[in-house]
Amino acid sequence: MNQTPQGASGQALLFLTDEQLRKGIEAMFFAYQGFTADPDRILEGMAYGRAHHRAIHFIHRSPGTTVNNLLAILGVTKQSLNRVLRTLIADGLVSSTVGTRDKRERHLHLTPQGATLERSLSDAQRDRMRTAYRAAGPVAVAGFRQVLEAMMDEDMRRHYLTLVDKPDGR
Amino acid sequence: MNQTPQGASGQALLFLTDEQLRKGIEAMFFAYQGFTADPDRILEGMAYGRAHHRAIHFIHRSPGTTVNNLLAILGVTKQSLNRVLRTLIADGLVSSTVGTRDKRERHLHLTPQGATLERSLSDAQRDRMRTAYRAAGPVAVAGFRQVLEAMMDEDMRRHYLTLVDKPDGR
DNA sequence: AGGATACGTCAGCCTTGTTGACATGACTAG
DNA sequence: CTAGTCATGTCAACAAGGCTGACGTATCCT
Repeated sequence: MNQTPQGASGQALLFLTDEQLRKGIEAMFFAYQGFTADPDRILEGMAYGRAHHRAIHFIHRSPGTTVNNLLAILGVTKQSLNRVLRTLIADGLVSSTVGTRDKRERHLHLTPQGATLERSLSDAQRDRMRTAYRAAGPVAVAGFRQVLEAMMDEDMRRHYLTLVDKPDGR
Repeated sequence: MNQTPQGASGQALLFLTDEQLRKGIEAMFFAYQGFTADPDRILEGMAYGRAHHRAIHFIHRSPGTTVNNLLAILGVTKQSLNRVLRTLIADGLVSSTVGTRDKRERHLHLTPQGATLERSLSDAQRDRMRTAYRAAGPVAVAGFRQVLEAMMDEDMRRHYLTLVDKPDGR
């Protein structure tokens, strides 16, 4: 099945063979290890892990975001997120301030210390990405993004699209 | 820093801005969620998780592989892997046979039941990949693979390269 | 014969995910 | 104003899947 698929036009769609799809799957697996390796190295021994990195990243990206919004982006339970946020707030990396319009909400921001850690994490991750981008070239990079976007779940693509074009403010 | 990098030739390398790199990072994060979502759904409630999926995938891909080889590919400790293998062997999805050349080694194979589960997991994952590939087109797919390969750690790229061109035997 | 290797296992720990239950304060509809 | 809903925090308990360290057995190799 699907070993040599044909387009409606009769054009051979050789990039859609099971073989090609499997190669993409294996590439995703090994690449993701590299993707997380550098931040993981920085965080190890700091009592923080990947979950803290994710929280820090998205608070940096959406300063003043609420807990509920962060919950939707990360796709975890509030108990899971709260455990992470609690340590980040206690350690002075994140600030939580009562909402102005709606006082039930808490607005999350990185403190200067939190911003420093965020910077070192994203620097490390960008370094690897830059090397990969440079090696692959601009055309490859465009394709890379296209395929990744097509791979997302519908809900997550929504979050991605609203985030990705916001300026970084750095 | 690095907001509008210039090539040695003076050509603007706009795809290497921090902004572009960040978009790639966020795309990787959200895409990986989609990448694992379908197998995760199948495995939930089966007493298996992502670790079992990985073991099953690579045993399928390298029938007769040894524990040590699997350890290197997965990048975990033998205790972690053993916990997973033990349940898969006990449940009759994987067989472990004493090595022929070297009797210290165990050769790992999927049983017919293991192959059935592998099939359903990889079918689900390939379906999503196929949809993404089709939406993005062959040129994008080539770039996707290029960037992912450039993103891997050196050690893992070695494993990837020796695996990726092996036939799937299915 | 002795050391290295491949594997299995026990015990204990950590992070990060889960469910369920409950409390508080704030908003909102009637 | 009251009742219901919402946003958040927290407690307890549990599970998956990482980790380290230690130990044992069988096998291979020098």
